[in-house]
Amino acid sequence: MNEAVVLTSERILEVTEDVLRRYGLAKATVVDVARALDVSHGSVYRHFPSKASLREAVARRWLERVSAPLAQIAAEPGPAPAKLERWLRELFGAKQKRVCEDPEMFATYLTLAREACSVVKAHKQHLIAQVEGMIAEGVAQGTFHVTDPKTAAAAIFDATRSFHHPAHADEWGECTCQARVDAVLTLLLRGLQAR
Amino acid sequence: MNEAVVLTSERILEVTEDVLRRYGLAKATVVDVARALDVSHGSVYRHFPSKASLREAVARRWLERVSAPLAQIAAEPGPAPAKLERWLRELFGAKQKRVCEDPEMFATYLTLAREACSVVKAHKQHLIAQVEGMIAEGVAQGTFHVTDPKTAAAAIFDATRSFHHPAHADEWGECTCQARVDAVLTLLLRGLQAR
DNA sequence: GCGCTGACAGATATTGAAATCTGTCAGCGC
DNA sequence: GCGCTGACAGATTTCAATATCTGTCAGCGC
Repeated sequence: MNEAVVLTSERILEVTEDVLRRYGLAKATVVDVARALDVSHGSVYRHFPSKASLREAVARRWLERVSAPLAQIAAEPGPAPAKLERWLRELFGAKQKRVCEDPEMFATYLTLAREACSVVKAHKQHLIAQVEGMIAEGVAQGTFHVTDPKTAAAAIFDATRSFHHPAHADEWGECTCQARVDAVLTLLLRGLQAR
Repeated sequence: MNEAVVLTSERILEVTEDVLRRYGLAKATVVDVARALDVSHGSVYRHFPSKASLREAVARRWLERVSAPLAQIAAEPGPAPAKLERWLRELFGAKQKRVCEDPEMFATYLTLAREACSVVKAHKQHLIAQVEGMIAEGVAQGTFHVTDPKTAAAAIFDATRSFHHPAHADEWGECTCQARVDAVLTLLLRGLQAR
């Protein structure tokens, strides 16, 4: 069935995600992945030096799928406050959609992310840099008044953790959550715009 | 050794904390607590209906030790912005001190708190009510401009989670943490004071 | 009477032997 | 030559027997 298809890292990653979804994080083994690919498990080790690096690559893929649409928003023209708000709401929405649609897979990715903390750190830095860009734009446009866009970006990220950090995912389904997002965003945007 | 001392709930709680500190959460049993008290474990069940309720009582005690000094600050007179900032810094400081001085015991309390989530919920409500009071004072004093102090208080609590929620405790030791606290507090206080 | 004890049943945790998995590599076949 | 296989050693996980713990309660002793 797979005879005509060459074994690429990309294909291994796709199948690994399938296997993780099917067997769960605890039960999924490299042997399972190899079996699903119809190769020996030695072949998988030809593309990834260890099980940990395979898991890390899966985590990286997942985080990239989160950050791609955000980069697009950050790159758009327009007034900074509205753009920043849209960017943040897109971030919260992306996370909340994932946990809502497939909580088990979300838990799996969360554990993968915990293991691959350097990948997560880079992802966070990447996101904060995007926020910094939008804040700097706002300062240039005269709508934001902050001394240091880098510090302010980190503060925005810290102050919105309740809505994007997976440790708080169990609250995202509550009916009060939307109102809480609104309240925090109002406060933060007022803080950025205040002279 | 304990012959002259009557067996009270309070004494059981004290000894339970000792046992938790000595044996760790996973290994501490009701039998261990009874042994440390020099009574049979049946006597412990005379004061607490179950092991879970004993653990819950320990968690409650711990949370009360956190909130007591905060209530004092909230009750003091003075301008609202400075008081709110002091209150928040005291909250962060209390948590950070605990995790720094005895990380193992902090982990123990964290797990106890996870188990006794209704106790934690009440604690949170209690703290948010104090913030609400300070914000309402600020509005009365003409320094804060918010439509609903209750909503704003919840927002302040959400926006500062990075610094008081135990899920983020591993970052509290970082040298950048103080600067991050300053940045978030600046932003939030500006947001509350902005017209 | 009242509070404590200690034996008990059922639930939970521990342990060590057996099974499975990870990571390596010599050698096969295209 | 190059990529894959499959057997292997050591690490990890599973499973079932065993031990310990939780929660109850009849009865003892003050």
